Amino acid sequence: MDLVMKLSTYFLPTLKETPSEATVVSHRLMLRAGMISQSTAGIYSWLPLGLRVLKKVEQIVREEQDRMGGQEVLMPLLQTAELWQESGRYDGYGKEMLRMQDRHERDLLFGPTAEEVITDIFRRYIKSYKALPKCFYQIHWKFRDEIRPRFGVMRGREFLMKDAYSFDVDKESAVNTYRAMMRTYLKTFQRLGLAVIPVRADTGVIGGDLSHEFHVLAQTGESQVYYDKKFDTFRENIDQVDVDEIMGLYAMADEMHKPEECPLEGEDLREARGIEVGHIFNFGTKYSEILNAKVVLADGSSIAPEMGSYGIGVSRLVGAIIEANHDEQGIIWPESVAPFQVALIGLGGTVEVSEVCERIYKDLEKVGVSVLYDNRSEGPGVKFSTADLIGLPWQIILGPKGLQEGLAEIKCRRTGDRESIPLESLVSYMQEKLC
RNA sequence: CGGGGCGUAGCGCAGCCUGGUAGCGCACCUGGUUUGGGUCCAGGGGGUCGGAGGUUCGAAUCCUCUCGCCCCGACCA
Repeated sequence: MDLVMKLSTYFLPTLKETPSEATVVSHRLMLRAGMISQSTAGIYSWLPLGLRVLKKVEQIVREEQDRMGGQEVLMPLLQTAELWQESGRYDGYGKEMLRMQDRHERDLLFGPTAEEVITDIFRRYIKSYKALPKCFYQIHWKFRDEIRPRFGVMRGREFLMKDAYSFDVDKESAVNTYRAMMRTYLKTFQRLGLAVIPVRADTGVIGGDLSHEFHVLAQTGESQVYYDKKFDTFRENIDQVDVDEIMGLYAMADEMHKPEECPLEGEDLREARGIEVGHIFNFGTKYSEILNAKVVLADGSSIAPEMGSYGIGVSRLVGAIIEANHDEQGIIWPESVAPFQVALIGLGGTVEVSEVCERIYKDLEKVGVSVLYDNRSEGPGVKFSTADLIGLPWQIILGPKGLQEGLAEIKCRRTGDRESIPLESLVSYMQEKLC
């Protein structure tokens, strides 16, 4: 990705007024910040600024999947009906699944998930218990023809999802994989700057017996979650807490919460709003059995491997991050996903100011800091508003007055704190702030 | 899918009730002005009034049908 862009040429169609269709804050801000453009209900184009964020999120998710031993694959968008008929889900999935025919009148569908495809791959190549465990994942577009898409990219029909599928030789090994994925998820969400609670969940259409949903805590969340207050104290280093301990704590989504069965009382029980951004399942041999995927054991007998599947809504996360990180002025990106690290704002439109600004961004570029330079001939108010709206973590402001004294101002978007820094130490100061 | 709302310039809206051939703010273009919080002045371009049919001398406005978008509910990453 380019480290430096100038606003005079960058495609950033910001809006002063909120389009009337957007009611939730992340949707409003994504439209106003020129991140997305709606094509039709639940289907969006990602514009340059939004795409940068999406890719950042995607990359963090990918790195953590790789770290836990996942192997990335890319499966087809279109799947054949036969495979789904074989698994028995073709009729069961309902209208949410978009179905179509090719020119030969062969029945196809736009994949809403990929258990069938991955199991088909597995059964064609993997024959021995020695090859296990295996975990595959992809980050790919899904289409689910939701009854009612809403909230911008938080509930689109077309959405970017990380879906992973695991195969283990037995239950015990499968539960280990499940725990490893739990740890991976906690780490992933922590890197994304989100407070997340893993709640016990219903296994729904996917089936199975062990399942957690991951909810980003945000006041505007769609679902109510109930959880042990210990989660609040884990927040900072949740990835280092023992996974069994976390799984042992009480945490339930609304529909699973039974006050009479809840072991917590009063202060110990926290209630909050959450946005579901991830869901993990262990579902045993449901698909391996029905699709006849088998491995041979040491004793020559064969078994159907234990499977799990693990989803993260990558595009939904972009919305969820905004829900959890914004103020009246606009978005406040966590540094890990910010489309650029620094907004460089040149004021006054003098040659001197622009020359120094050019030098600043070149110096920052050299040390790997990404900068969006507002070199438009707009007044200061417009530039400040734009910078606050798009929410880059740091603003470097240089005006004629500061230049005379050899000072630039650095503003932290999140706290609003401002500091005047001598121009010559600007780069090292920024490097320090960003590490 | 059930209930509700809305489609008029890129965006936000007025006009519709009570028909007479479209207007305001922002954005955009030109010239000037301004430069530490969406500056000010002047001029300008842009609209098959979502679509089709009907009533009428005449329809953004009334009637019928249709398409789309949004909100509330059941489902989901």
